[in-house]
Formats: sequence, structure tokens, C-alpha cells
Amino acid sequence: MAQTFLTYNLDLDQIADSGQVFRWLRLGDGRYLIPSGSRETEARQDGNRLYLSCSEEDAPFWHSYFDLDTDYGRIIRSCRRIHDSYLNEAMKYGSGIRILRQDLWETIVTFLISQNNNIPRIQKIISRLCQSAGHFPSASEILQTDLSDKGLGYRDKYLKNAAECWQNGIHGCFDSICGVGPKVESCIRLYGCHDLSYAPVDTWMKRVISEDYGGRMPEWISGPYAGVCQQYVFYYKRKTASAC
DNA sequence: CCCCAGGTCCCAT
DNA sequence: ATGGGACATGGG
Repeated sequence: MAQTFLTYNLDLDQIADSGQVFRWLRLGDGRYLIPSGSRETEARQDGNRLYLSCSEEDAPFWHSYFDLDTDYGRIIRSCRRIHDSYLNEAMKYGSGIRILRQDLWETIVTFLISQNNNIPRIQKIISRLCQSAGHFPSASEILQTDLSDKGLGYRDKYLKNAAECWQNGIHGCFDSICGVGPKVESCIRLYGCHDLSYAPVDTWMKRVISEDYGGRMPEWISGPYAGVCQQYVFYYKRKTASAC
């Protein structure tokens, strides 16, 4: 019933608030209900131990979901050699962040919704989408669903189009999906394909570049762990810039 | 009323 | 190739 994992550089609170997932549910007492695709598990941690309420046969799935084969301490040490003080601060601040291996279809839909939108509203919309089906809707369920009452705005047609593309098989050409531009594609490749070299540049990253890097692109943005660095910096900027 | 939100599309230069 | 406005919705 309960599986135990030994982990480093993993902080559920930081991951939950890192802007890569929108369906984690805080249960209190440091517990989270964590869905991915059509599965879900309950998680809590105590020091270096991560406890998941899943069967033994599902353990490998969640092991992969939390990317437990990747040594984030090694990534941080490697990136420290760039001697970027802002990045170093961000890595220290959010050292428990990992890049989850999320369900690809869910990632596509989620980040289609994210465009020109804010995080609380993204969460609400996705919650409404899952309410009708009881789980994250498949492509065919999206095609059968009336989306007009989900608060999607103009993005409803993007979802319908994406569902058709997905059913026809879109392997590896995400920008052919209507509504997927460079930023959303970066999110899909980073969170859905685990390509750590993709760094999504959104409004927060633009602020960081202009306010903290003097308008110049940081060196790490073209490195092999650009996506991980971006996640640390995004989290750090959002946490320290917002007074609320 | 305004502006903004993990942008993209479309059209005009 | 680059720049600006439009786009649905909701919150501040």
C-alpha cells in the first residue's frame, strides 16, 4: 500500500508551487494528492524519505514521475561552475525542485491553456475539465465535451484541434498544433518529453532578463540544463518579487 | 475604466 | 524577418 523512496533535492511544497503542475491538491499536514494522466497517489515526505500510497507495481511509474533516477545535486553543482550569482541564489532557494515526467497529452492541454493566462485561473479551468470525466480527459473525451462552460475563452478551439492532432498522431512536431508557439512548445518538451535543454521564456523570464541580467540572455539558457535552471529562476523570481 | 496573466495568430511593413 | 493589435476570461 505505502511505498517508501529515498530522495535528495525533492521538496513537495516547492514542486507544487513551481508552475509545472496545476492539479496537485494540498491535503494539509504536508500531504498531497498527486494525479498524473488517469492515475493518482497520495504523497508526504519526512526528511529524505518520500512516502507514496501506491501499489508495488505502480511504484516504478511514480519513481519515473518524480524523476528519481536523475541526480539534481549533480546538476546544481555542474551549473554552479557558470558562476552566475543570480542563478546560484535561485538554485539555493529552490533546491528541492525537480522536473517531473508528466503525461504528454496532459502537458499539451495544460500549457495550451496556460497562454495569456494566470496560474490560479489555469488551475480552475483544468479542475473544471477534470470534473466532468472524473479524471484528466483523454483526447476523445475532449472531442465529445462541450467546452463552452469551462472558462477557456478563445482557447477552446485550440483544445479541440489539439485533440484531433493527438488522435491522428503528432509525434514530435508540436508547433503544428494550433496555439502552440515557441513558449508552449518549450513547456511541452521540458515537462512532457523531459528534454532538459528547453527553457520556456515567459513574462517572468522576460522580467528576469531585463531586471536581473541587464537585458542580456543568461549563459545557462543555451546549456544542456537550461530547462532546470529556468525552473529555479522562475520559482525564485516569482517568490521574491511578489510581496503577497 | 484600466492593466495583467507561464502567448499566439494574423496582418502590415 | 520583425512589430503591433486582437483575442476570452477573471482578478486587482
